[in-house]
Amino acid sequence: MTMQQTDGAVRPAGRPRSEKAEKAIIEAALDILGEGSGVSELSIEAIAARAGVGKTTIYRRWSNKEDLVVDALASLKPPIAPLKGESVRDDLVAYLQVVQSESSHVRTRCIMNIAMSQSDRHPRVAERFHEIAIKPRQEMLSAVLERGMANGELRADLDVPMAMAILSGTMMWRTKWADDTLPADLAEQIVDEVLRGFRPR
Amino acid sequence: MTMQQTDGAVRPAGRPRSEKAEKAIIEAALDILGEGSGVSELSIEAIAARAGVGKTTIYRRWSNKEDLVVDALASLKPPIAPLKGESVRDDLVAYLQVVQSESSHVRTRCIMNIAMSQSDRHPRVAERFHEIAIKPRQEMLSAVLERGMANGELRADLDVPMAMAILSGTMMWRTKWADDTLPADLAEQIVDEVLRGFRPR
DNA sequence: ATAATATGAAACGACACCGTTGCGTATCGA
DNA sequence: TCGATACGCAACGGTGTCGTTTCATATTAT
Repeated sequence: MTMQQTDGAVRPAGRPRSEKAEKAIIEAALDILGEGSGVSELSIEAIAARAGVGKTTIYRRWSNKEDLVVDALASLKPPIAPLKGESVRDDLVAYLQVVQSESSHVRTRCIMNIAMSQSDRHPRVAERFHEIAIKPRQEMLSAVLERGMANGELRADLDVPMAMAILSGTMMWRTKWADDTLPADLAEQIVDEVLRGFRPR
Repeated sequence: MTMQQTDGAVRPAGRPRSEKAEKAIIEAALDILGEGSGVSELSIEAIAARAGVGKTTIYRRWSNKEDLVVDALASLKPPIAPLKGESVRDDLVAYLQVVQSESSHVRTRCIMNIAMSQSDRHPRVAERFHEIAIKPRQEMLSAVLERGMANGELRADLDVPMAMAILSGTMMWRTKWADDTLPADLAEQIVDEVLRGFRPR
């Protein structure tokens, strides 16, 4: 017994996989998806070409395209807006402002599209996306609302899931079907209108 | 001058185009789109095969796929819920119920997906869809709201576009990201919650 | 009957990807 | 140094779709 490092992963000898290549592949995949391709139009060849990588290198790591996409989405930092603090209104406005600003980034838009429109065909991708990008935000949002219910800023009998759907859905509707350009104070507008019904009576 | 039928379209002699084939083509295209294909995955070959038609017949009528898709979407009867009548609340509930029930039809879902996710890549398709499926409904909705503002059921200073975004966006959010199955009275729930903020104070 | 056009079927060459393999080179541990 | 593994690259045969063309047949007006 001359070797091993006692911890689980025994280095398998030989040249280690390039961390750089892996990053480049994922980045390239996100890049292409961000240009509007659906998952099925996303070709391994195109990813390899853009990443400056051999197809071999991709196939060695992922056995199919879905797995790659899942990992790619997983690598998206869910740049959850950092914490906030003061009034419920201000928190909601800040939250929706993040959502709105993200929706103007082409890449974010397209990835939202994928998550939304391909959930039927690629359920694993959609599921993963939901867990990474949607769920943490929903939790953040519900925390704000519940805090408001506790301290009297909001009605005590507010239906939290419904309230979340109203806030998120309204912003999504506006950003998706934007005929015109969005007003800069869209988040304020939405929150102020919606909160009318959420406040204690 | 021995012929013509004085009305604009002079029959061009020879075998006329088959109306039946045209219907079959469009139906086949919608069918495939309804199974979840995006516009770019929709192949002419597949349409021809499903329609029981030669590719020739398709290419003779449409020079490209987008034109075909545009016509296909145009053929969708916008089954605008027939008129309604009584209170604003009941009208809104009825309207949202139609939206909800449509969202459960696979075909409608997929076509919504296309309209939403491919608006960047196929602007003409999205534009046409908007005109056919979205606009008439928006007008119907805004009519209901304005009636309510006029007769005092709603606040006189209600922001109508905002109110429409809240109603439609909330329903869309719920039908899109449905973790659970949708409650049967979802439309009522949404309307009752949202109207709290829309009523005169 | 005849001319004109449409139809479905089949085949064409071209291209883009597929997933795999072989090659020479690079980078690690022993 | 040497064996092992990963790398990028290029090529393989296979498949699916493209848009076009050819063909025999069908349907219409004159």
